[in-house]
Amino acid sequence: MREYEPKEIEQKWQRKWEEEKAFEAKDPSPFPILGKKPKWYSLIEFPYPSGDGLHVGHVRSYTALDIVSRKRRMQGYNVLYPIGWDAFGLPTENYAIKTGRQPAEITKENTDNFRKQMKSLGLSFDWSREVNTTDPKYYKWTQWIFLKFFEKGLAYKAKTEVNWCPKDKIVLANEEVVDGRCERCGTVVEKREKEQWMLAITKYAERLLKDLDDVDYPESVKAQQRNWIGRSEGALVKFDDIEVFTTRPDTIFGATFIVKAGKEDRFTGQYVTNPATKEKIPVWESEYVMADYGTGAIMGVPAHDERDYEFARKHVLPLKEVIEPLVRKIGGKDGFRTDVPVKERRAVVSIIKHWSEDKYLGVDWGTTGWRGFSIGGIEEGESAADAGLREIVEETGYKNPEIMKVIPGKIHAQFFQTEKNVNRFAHFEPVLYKLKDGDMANVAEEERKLHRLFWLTPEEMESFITNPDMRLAWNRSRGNNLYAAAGSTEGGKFEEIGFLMNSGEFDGMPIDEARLKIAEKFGKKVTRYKLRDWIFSRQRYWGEPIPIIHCEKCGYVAVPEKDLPVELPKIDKYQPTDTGESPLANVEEWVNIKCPKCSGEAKRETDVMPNWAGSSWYFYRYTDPKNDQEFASKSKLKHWMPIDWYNGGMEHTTLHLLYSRFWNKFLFDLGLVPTSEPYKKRTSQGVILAPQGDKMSKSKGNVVNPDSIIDRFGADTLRLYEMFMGPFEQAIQWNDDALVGPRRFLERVWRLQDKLGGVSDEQAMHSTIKKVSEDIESMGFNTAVSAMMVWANLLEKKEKISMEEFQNFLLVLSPFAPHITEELWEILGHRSSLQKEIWPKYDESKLIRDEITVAIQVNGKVRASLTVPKEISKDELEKLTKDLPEVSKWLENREVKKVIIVPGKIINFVVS
RNA sequence: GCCGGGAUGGCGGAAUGGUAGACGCGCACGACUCAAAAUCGUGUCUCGUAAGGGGUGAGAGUUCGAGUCUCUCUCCCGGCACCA
Repeated sequence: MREYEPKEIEQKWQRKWEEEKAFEAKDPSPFPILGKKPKWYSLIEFPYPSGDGLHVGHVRSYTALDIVSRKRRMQGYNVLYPIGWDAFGLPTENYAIKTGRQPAEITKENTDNFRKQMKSLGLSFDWSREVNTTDPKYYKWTQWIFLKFFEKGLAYKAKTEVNWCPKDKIVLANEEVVDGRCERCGTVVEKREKEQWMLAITKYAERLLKDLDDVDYPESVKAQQRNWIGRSEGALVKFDDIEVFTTRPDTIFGATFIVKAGKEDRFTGQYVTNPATKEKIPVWESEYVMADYGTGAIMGVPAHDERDYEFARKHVLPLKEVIEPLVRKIGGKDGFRTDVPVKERRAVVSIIKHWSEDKYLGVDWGTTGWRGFSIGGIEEGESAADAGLREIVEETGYKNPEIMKVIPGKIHAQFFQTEKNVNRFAHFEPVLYKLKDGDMANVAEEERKLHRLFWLTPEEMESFITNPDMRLAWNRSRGNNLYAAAGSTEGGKFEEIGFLMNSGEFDGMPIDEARLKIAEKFGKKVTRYKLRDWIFSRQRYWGEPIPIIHCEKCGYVAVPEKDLPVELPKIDKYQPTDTGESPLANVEEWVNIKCPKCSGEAKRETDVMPNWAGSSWYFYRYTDPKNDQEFASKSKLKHWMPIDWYNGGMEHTTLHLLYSRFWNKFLFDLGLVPTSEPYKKRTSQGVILAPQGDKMSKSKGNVVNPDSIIDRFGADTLRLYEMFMGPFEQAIQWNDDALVGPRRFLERVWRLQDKLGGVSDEQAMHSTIKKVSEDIESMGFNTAVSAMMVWANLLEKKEKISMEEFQNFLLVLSPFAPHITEELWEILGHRSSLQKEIWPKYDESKLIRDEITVAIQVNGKVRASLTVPKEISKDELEKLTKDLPEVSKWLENREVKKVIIVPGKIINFVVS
């Protein structure tokens, strides 16, 4: 056996794969034949080819989907796993300015370097489909799609603010502004108005939001996009000449003032009429109202909005409660049901203060899982306070309570009462009592079992209470009257809703119903979004020219399709101009042009597109990268789309990921792409942090270069390490010392070639195949590697291993460590590549050992373990284990009440 | 403040409600070696000589049994943020 030399092996196989075009995807044949392979499209975010080269973070993402792609090929799929370059952007432009070189030339160097690095990792990309956003043949189609937006009225010009550096006299991109200052010179950035191209993404807000329900994205990604789109349903209501936007029209009777956006808190002197109450209410100005959201004015409802509450307190404005809270339990054994009759009942919540200390009586209802206060039904004709006096003695035994305060306002609760099998609709009235002394009467045994009593300080009470209705009662008893009945907040398993009060004809109406009715009566229903239209202009050089011509007579005219692409002219100075125009504005022979409509004098648009443009559609181009008639042919798109699995960074969630969903929907509406969502499944790798736990950055000098790791340990080790280092979706610190683990593992695998000639350990083999197969699907790469390590350790301990074991081992390891496995496969005498083999199958029936080890517990504590045949009966197992000395000593003189057996795992003796 | 995700040995982490700490790093001891490296073996949560006890951020609860489920709280990471 020769030594394991990763460098030599890896170069050999990388060369072979290239020669054999091993990873090229097969396009659909116009003549479908029997046995056609199903398609699989894996995608990683194509990189920005910076001068710094590949980052270990790229390796994490690319290796993960490389593993998935390699496994899919072995499972018989026709796999598309493409790669390309998102090469327009600032760093290259800035580098070009600094060095006086052509951005295109720099891009070429950087992509060459990235390509070399990627190949040295053994990534199974289809290199024949490489795309580059800066290639005119590519950006012709970016421009073409822009013109479609223009044609449909979704690309338009509008005045917006841009970041202006007064020292450098240039427009800055958002990413060049750090803490409000110019990244380069540190000057405070100013805002300037400028006409810019916009894309109307807001037209798609609703669909971008709704369709999130149908895609397989991490919850965090969906949540972030929903949050970013920021839909809120509400109403526009006019208070005389002032229109406000509110999501809570149901609280309009509680609106006691109006606030308009202003610089500081100020009463305007004006009064307007509340359309619901017909009362005159004051108009104020304050900073807490934003000018650019809603109508720039709000109605102040201090009883049900925290900010309004604070504002009212500060300026002594009246507060009026208009909602009675209702708490509804959803789900769980006591959740309010739809199929059971509802029984209403008045009830008192008794908040009982200690006779001498500042403590209150907490009640724990054992089986119901509730903790709060003593409660009791109110009989007909009885007052809440009197009912409480009666119940306190019955429930708690304390004989001498006295009424301190009847707390105004009802609290409603809906839940299912399990013991009575009814839906309870309770109307609670809180009353505060104080005990005169600690004298107690006898409490029936039954009652005492139902509730346990605790004397608690106010702080302890806060964490003691479980139910929101009790909490509301408690808060009110403490003088906290604010109740923002957040209509649809589903915190945990309680829904907080409510009924209207002090609201005239609407009294008693549930808030969700009142919301609609009141909106209709006093205003109109509207939906608002936080999402803004996309500013699509950059006053820069290194981007796609916007294919528009300005003609004084004809206005904005699209460049005719036959004249696309509008190529970037080669120029010497990329420095942005001091007028805030793009550097292209200086290239007169390029700018001046005849109007395509009237042939009069006209000028080209000199702004370019943002670097998010090219990446918004690149995944279509991969399906048909050389097409010069269309951005991609319909038949190829139909074959390959949607993308089955897209992995990329969390930082793109509200940018690239949202933008590309938007473009996809737009193109879908035009019938140009086949699916309304581009990505079936999206996952995100966690970031790799520097060894000290901070972010890797060039300025900190803590960037780990994959080349040096490959040089020291080999690509297989690097791949394996990055997959093994921790959960894939979690941020993790790089640790140089830990690399030897995966390397030792590969050495161990290498040495197994000398052990052939034994028989298989079937249980170990089948369970590892199962584990690895499943973990790859769920991105549990770390546990997949761990399972293979366990298996390798086991095989190494054996005198001889079987050919079947070793080959299956190489097959499941191959997606992770493709080079060493190919080499060993060849050493075994195979002529064709291992990646043409079939992914191994496992046999469920072989997963259980003949003998199983059972843990023996007494009252849940492990006292012994015993290895028994797998077919053992429950009775036999009980007999066998009972008599073990380690067990019998715990059973002596005790009655075995119950025996719990979980087959193959544990036996638990429950004793008195 | 709101939304999402976390908290387990010296470290990275593992664990369908069923023997907590798999696997890897590190460390200790041993073997091989003139020696070192590499490799292999043994050990490695904690208190205790042992029997046994304690232990997964804190506190409570459900359960025969809780790292895992429920509630309350603390802290950490990511995103949004006077969004009415």
